[in-house]
Amino acid sequence: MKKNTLCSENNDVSWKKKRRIIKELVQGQEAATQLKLLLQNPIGDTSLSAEELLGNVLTSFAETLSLLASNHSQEQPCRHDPSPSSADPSDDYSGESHNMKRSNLTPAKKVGRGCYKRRRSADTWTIVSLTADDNYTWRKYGQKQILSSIFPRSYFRCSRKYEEGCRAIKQVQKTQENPVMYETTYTGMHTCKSTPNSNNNVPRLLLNSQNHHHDSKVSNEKDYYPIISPLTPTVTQEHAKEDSPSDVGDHKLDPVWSDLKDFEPSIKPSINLVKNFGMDSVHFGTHDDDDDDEFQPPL
DNA sequence: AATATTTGACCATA
DNA sequence: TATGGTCAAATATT
Repeated sequence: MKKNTLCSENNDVSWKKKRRIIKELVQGQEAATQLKLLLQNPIGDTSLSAEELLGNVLTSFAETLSLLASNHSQEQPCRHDPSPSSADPSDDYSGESHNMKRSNLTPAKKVGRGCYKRRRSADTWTIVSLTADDNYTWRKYGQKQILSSIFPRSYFRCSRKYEEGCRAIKQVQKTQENPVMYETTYTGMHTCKSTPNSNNNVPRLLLNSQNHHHDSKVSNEKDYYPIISPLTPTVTQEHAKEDSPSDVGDHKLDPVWSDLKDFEPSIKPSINLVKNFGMDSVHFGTHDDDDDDEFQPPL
């Protein structure tokens, strides 16, 4: 069914509006998180100043309140002509463009499809495994044929992105050398309650990782587990739906991963750490991209 | 009907 | 400008 169905107005808060509100809140949360990090580590490499971040937080509140206060019926122009480039931007990032402008600290979004700000590749790590499954719930948002491989790359975001503001994403593609294996590149930590199953199987080849904000020492390998939510203890297990795109299948992982559960957010993998677990392995590293900000558009 | 995926358009970045 | 990352309408699945 199409989203347009929601054109039927006067449900308390329309679906699109909810998404906008959530998005606003997520942005505010992200700004606040970044501000927190900045305050904890003033020499960190955040791209925005504390003032700017604070501004974003406040803007987020303002936007949210405005959305909640506004009249819904105006929010849902029915679209019966879905021409691609006239795509209604009220959704997502572009949503704010109607009457509210973000401060110039965070330039207003452009309108239209594909309008977004590409996130910087901080905090990424790559795993090669027989499976693309990690027992998190992911939502596929794209697939693309890329030049470097004959296999398409699939893009996933955490399915709890809008519920909990979890910003974890991953890219999965078959490896050319061995199409049975999947190379999964994770970006961002899970901040949602969703945690992998303890009887998880394990992706094992950690190929590469990049991390900006922390390079503290790590005491044991548990600390390297990159997938676990840093902010929430294991609560429920949202069993990951499989994420097998057309070319990205998934299999079960082994239990090795389960002892890595106690990952501490503050102890992030340091540079170029390589762990081997049997036939596969994983590799963390540091990506030195100056103004990495792993945050999504301030919008 | 709600939720997830597919797919081409659009945009940011190198 | 080419490439790849993201969006979102259309479509499929639950």
